[in-house]
Amino acid sequence: MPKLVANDIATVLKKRISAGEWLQDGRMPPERDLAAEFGVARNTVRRAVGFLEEDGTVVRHVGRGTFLTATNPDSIAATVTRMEGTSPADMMEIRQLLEPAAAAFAATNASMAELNAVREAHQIACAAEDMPDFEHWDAEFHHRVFACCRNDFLKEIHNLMRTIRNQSPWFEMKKRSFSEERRRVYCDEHQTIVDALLRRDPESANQAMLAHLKTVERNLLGR
Amino acid sequence: MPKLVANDIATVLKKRISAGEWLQDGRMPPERDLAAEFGVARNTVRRAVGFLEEDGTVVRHVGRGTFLTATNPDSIAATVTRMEGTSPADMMEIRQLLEPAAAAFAATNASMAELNAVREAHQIACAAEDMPDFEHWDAEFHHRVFACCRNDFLKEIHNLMRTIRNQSPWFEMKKRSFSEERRRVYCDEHQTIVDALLRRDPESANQAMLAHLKTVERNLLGR
DNA sequence: TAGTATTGGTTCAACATTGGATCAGATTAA
DNA sequence: TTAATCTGATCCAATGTTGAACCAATACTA
Repeated sequence: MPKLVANDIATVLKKRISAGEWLQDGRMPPERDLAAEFGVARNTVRRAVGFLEEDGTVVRHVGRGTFLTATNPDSIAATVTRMEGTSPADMMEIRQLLEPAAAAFAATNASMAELNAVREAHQIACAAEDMPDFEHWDAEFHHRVFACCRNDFLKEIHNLMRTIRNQSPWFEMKKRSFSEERRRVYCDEHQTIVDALLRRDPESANQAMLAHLKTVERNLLGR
Repeated sequence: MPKLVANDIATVLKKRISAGEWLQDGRMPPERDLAAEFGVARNTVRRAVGFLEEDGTVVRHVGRGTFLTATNPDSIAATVTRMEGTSPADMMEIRQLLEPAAAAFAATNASMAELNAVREAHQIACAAEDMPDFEHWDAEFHHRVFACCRNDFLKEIHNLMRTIRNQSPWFEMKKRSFSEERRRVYCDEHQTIVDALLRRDPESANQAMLAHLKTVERNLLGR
């Protein structure tokens, strides 16, 4: 088992706070109770709560307790924290909403140089010989499609999704679902997307991207 | 020449890092574990990790572990900061992508209680007498549609959009575009959406929401 | 008001984990 | 052979966790 338990506990506490726990009186349980709940020594909980105190999430008073500082549940930070717990199924549903649209935008709006960058990422991914290398250029391919869709907000949403997918449970999932056969299928599907983009055909790009994401979903979620 | 296993291992490690592995807490496995995984002596792994340390990919701390230094350029904080500068046009484009889909999901998945909450927000908005009051319940109406679409990630994306739209430049824009006439139009359009939801008709809900957002876009951007 | 319980603050010793360092011997390629 | 590398091993130093004890500030109760 990994060390740095205090870090993990701090993360859990932050999530629970931003999820609205202890909001009624703004008071956290005593350190001794938390230690019992997490099954660790009180020292460890103290260190974790110390982290929260450092970044201002919490204030401590001897004899009184530990209190949340004003927490706005609508704050961007809280929203993002909740996003980090997104399930693969929910994520795939939204990808299938956004990425085909991004591909269509790209077919309409991208410059020739940007489309060449997309094609380049596709070609490198096809030539990749191991899983990490392919994984990297596959992600880069999708990223470059968003990069040339000419909607900055859409691009940033994709950045957010990519960051979330880079977290460990997702990484394990991708690794499990990888195979040489699937890699070839992905390359073919990417090729179809690239072709549609270069033909400047939004409708085909949209459909090709959707078809590709359906494949990814099947492989990832086993449906 | 000898084998240079260390170089190979360094290459593999770099690839795995750039593919996003260990990104969630930025911590690599202990050298002893890596040695076991690669089937080599710990000394060899040490040399490999030493290369990564030399070119700054990684930092090592005795007693703690080895940590990635590559501060993710797509860190969530940076992404969100860029999002705050989103233009109204980009935002409207994405709303027209997401909200009709959310309405369709809601028509399919929402409980009766949730749909009643949507209708309630609509009715209060219609009865509102001043602009801030209407504005609040209008936002609440859209929020409740997302709240019952049964996709937590989509819900959080909407929270993000709402937070951004609550910033001052947006507020000014909304105030300028407000009029009694437009308020009535919005109410009618909301009614159409509510009707479609209560009929459990995803396709109609989708279209009604899209039509409504087209109206909002015209009013907001003057197109 | 006085006493007791609760709660955060502090310190300490023991142990486990992890990177740092070194060395003798085996392996491999020139 | 020779030089570089890898192996296997041992010990060291820094850090984190545990479990415990005691202190200080606050809250509660008789």
